[in-house]
Amino acid sequence: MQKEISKEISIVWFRQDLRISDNPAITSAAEAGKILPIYIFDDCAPKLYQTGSVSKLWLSHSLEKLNTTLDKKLNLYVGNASKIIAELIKKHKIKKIFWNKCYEPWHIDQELLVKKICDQADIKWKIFNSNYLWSPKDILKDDGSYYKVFTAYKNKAKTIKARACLAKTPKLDCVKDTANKTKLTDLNLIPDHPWHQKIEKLWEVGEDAAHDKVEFFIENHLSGYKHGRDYPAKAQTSLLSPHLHFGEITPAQILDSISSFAELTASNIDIEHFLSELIWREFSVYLLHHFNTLHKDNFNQKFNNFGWTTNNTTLLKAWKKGKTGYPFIDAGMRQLWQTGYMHNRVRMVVASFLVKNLGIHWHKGEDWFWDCLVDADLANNSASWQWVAGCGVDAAPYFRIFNPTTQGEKFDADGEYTREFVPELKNLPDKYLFEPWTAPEQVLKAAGVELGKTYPRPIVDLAETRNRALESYKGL
DNA sequence: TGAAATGTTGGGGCG
DNA sequence: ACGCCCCAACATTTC
Repeated sequence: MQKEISKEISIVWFRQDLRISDNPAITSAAEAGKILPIYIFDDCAPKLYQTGSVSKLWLSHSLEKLNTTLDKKLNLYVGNASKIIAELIKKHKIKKIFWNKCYEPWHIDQELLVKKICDQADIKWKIFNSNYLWSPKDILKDDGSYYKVFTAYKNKAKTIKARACLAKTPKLDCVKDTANKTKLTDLNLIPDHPWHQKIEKLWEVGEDAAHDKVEFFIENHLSGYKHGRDYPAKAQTSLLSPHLHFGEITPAQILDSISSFAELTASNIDIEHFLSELIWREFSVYLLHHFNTLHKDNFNQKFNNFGWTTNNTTLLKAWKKGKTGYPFIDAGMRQLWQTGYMHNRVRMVVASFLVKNLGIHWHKGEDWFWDCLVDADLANNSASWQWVAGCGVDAAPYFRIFNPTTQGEKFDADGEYTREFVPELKNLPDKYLFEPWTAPEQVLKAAGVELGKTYPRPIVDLAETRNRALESYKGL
């Protein structure tokens, strides 16, 4: 059989590393010569592992940007990764294959198969950790076991040299697999309904956008981050999570930008806190690595027979749609639905509400976030849901139950955030904004609010559900 | 990276 | 002036 591409080339297998800078797989492949850059969208994966709807949207745009960066040489495929790579090996004169490590169980399964195929065909493969500061296997307790307490993990991690970012982005000599006719649209990533247009307008996708965002964040929002990050109406969080998930930027690059920023005004407290948030991301993937069913199984097995419901569709639906009758919750859930994102503080509050007040299994929340978030990430999502539910690693104690009213009053005191996403309440005075059912009839009327019609009454009683949750906890 | 219940303290109204 | 009560405003404990 005639080889379609005559010169020896290396495959770079892109997955969640959709960038060319600080990409060791690319850099090593470039040193070896010509590159066949590939991305394989696996549409046969089990449902649990399939890319969420909003993530698909991001992925589509990110692949488009990457393709542009690669001078339109990105080769797209749909199907099973090992089969497709096996075919490529047969068809072309492939010398080596490079990729950056992913930690999702299905990615690991894929990697094993690909390694096997390469070994059989006598093709060298090389894998890099590039998407994280530390490799999960490098941070262990003295007895060889892994950390289950965040602070201990963080302290240990800080004693180990973090991955440094690559200084130079190589010149690339990419080749196109001309026999392959798969186009981006063949991946079917853009949903058929119109809600995605608002999301597309809100986000700049891709490697360049990620770097712009880092610069902007450092310049404008790093100073005061520790305090400001808790207020959803302030744009003080970095918004880097989707870029990090898709590997459009690496944490090493972010740290590099911070340390080399010329006029850094942020205090050490702010920088430390931001670093600590990045380390939470490291900790999540670390836990997934050491407990690879984190997305399915309660880390703390005591919770295996806990009485979470999985079939109350009425309550679940109200939560998903942002119609719980608790304005702060509803604002968060609608922000998620409309923008593909939810502020971190509000994520904790809505998650606590689902699991503790509504008594619904954290898997239901995990699934919804997975489908709706632009930054949906298996490790972060499962670790965080387990953390809130109380069954996770170093988890919030079960009795720590957020009160949506109090949280709203504390962190959205002037109601700016809540009014944006729950506009039917925007004319209510601050005093009643988070508890419209306590407002006198005439106040409601003046604000144009009709409970049960223009805005729902609370779907559950807070005190009652809280006490029920506490009772269940005692049973553990 | 809570909230509610309970306990303590101290200032002011008042008999 | 004094003791008593009330009740914020904190502080501590409990879930």
